[in-house]
Amino acid sequence: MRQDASPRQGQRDTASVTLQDIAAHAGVSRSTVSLVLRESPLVAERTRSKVQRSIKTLGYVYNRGAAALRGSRTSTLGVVVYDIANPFFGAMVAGIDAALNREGYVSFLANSEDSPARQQRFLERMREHRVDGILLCPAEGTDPALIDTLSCWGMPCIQVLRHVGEPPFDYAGTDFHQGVCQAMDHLVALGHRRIAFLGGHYEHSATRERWQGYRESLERHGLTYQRLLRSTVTRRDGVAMIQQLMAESPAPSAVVCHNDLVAFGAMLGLKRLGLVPGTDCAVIGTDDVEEASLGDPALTSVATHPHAIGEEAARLALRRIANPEGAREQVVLAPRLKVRDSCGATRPEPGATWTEPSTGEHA
Amino acid sequence: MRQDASPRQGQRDTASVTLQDIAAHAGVSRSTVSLVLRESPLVAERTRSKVQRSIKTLGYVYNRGAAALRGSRTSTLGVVVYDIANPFFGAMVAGIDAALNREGYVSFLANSEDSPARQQRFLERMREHRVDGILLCPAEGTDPALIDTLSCWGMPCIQVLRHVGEPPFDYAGTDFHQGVCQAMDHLVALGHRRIAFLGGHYEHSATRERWQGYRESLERHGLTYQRLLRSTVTRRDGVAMIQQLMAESPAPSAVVCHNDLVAFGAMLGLKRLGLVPGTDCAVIGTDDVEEASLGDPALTSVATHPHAIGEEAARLALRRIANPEGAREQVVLAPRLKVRDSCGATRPEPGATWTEPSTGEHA
DNA sequence: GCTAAGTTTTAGATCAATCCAAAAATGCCA
DNA sequence: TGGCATTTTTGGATTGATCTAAAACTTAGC
Repeated sequence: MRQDASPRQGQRDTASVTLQDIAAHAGVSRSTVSLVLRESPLVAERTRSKVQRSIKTLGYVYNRGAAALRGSRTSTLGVVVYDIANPFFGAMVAGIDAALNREGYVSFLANSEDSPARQQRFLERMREHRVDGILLCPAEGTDPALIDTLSCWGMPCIQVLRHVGEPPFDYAGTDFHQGVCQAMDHLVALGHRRIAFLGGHYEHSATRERWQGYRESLERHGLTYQRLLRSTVTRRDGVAMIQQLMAESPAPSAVVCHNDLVAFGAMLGLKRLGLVPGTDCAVIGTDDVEEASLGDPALTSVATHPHAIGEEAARLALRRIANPEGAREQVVLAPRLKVRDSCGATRPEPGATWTEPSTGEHA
Repeated sequence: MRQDASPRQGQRDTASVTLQDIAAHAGVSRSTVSLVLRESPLVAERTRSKVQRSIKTLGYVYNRGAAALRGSRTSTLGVVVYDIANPFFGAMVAGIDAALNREGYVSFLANSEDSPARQQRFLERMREHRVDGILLCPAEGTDPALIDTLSCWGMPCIQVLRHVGEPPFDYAGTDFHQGVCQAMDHLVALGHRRIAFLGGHYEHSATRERWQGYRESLERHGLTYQRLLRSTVTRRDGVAMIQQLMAESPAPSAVVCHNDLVAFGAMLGLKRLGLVPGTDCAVIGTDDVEEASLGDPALTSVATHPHAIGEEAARLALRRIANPEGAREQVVLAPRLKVRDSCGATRPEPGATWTEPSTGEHA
């Protein structure tokens, strides 16, 4: 009765072995087999090993879908990011993956491309798949009510990197405010008095935090020069903004950038003007992506540890799933300034800049 | 099939509305509701709209898990890559996501970190979740028998970028062979006679294809200088290899690199030796990652279109799921050489266009 | 008005697990 | 050996959908 479908390559057809089959083979009931599978302490050792043997012999495969239907967990999570092609998010997803893997969880991934509509579609799909929770890097323009809606759906949601809505909510991210302060302090210590901040789009939390850090630092150090340029956060913007700034009078002697992409653009823009980044104008980025150490000059950057953020977010999600009514948590990692050559702190010398070996590889 | 319903803010507990409830509300049977959900042409228009109304009113959410248990599809796919932090894979995953999204599919993502054991664990988990298919970028050292095993499990598997095992198999990737040939032809046309090839680890298909392209090009052009350096494919390797090569006599006048990371490393290594990439030694990379145009000088690279590969792979997977016994397909995209400054073909000039920034002067 | 054919609708079994309460087996001691 | 408490095991109900075959309803033709 079990040899209906043609076994592929001489192997047995292992496709449709069920608890029932194992129970029959081992001479016990379906319930007992279920208990064995879930490592219940109720079953006697003898029975357990007998059932285990049958499981192995028949090549049984656990059906999580069926289990989820009756039980309450699916052991799945939904992850939404807005730009998976950005290596920052790649590293973060790798962190999430590593943390979930340890707990037998598995995650659906979606790329919202910063479109609230796409994000919404995916979240609805996740609901249909009954995921146990969501890790959400909210798309720009996300309705703050979304968080309530999710909670109303009974889906735990951890916001990552950005957050919308009112506290308390679960969140994992980096202290962008502090990161900018570190960069500013460093520049001031190097003697800079005219420091601009480049980039940041719309009003999402991660941008607000950076801008606050910038304004506060100016105040703390009693600096009067203030120049904060809004923009999307690409290299192209970096080029445009630095060129605009350097044409002003007075021009800044240093710039802190929303992320490393903007910083790369700023360095490129300086070079196009015949200026030397780090000498004619200091540049500091944010994120410390792998390419930072590779710039010419090597880019000073505020490391935001995406892999660690991913791990923390995933762990928080698992805690919340285990205890849905627990107090909301905000895990905020400390950033760390990685000083290289682009801020003029060290004298660029050929051969001196190799700090961060990469392990990336493909194809 | 999916109802875009969800009554606004936290009204009733919408969590456990089932087909049964809708059937009762609309005064029809469970079966009829099921048919409506699946847009069957069997149900009369009047009934259909009546049921639709009930669905909306009650805020019903389709339970895909339950559907999958009885039906044959889960509308899920498993995707395995070996380095999600690499922007190349980020772009590829974005392509997969875009293609699947259109068809209502959703995908599990795993990062194997090139560990066959991790890969195996994930694949087994995917089997437990009964995914409809797998997109696999096989980890280095993957047992070729894995493909048969998967087919034996009844899980369609599309290999991506690399392949193991014997044809016929489903595959989506780029023609690395042709890519290297394009790079070689270009260099030869520029007058180079001593061209080395840098990088490639172990013996997986994507490396073999490149090496064959290299050797064949040498032969085709009657070049006698041959230098092929194996290595893992990181920036660090690029630095080491170029330094080794330039110390030889004769040194190469050009190098083609396994990927852009190696090429960046090679350029850095040249600079450390006080040499100018593109002038003292031409450098060509592979992949055309975003950072390529940003190099100093801008990197000439063979574009491998990761987003398109992702889309093709996903579409092929859907075709295979729809028709499991169909003939295996190999979708191989043509690569395209993007000429910039690092191969010395263009004379760097300040103020050039955005896409091909030239910054060679300020080195 | 009665069939025959076609159109809609439905009951009941089924998918593969978990949960629960009760039954069976075992151990302990008088 | 019986009584009682524990330890194991089990049958049957349940989860929320789909499938199948048959029932109920229309319509058309004579």
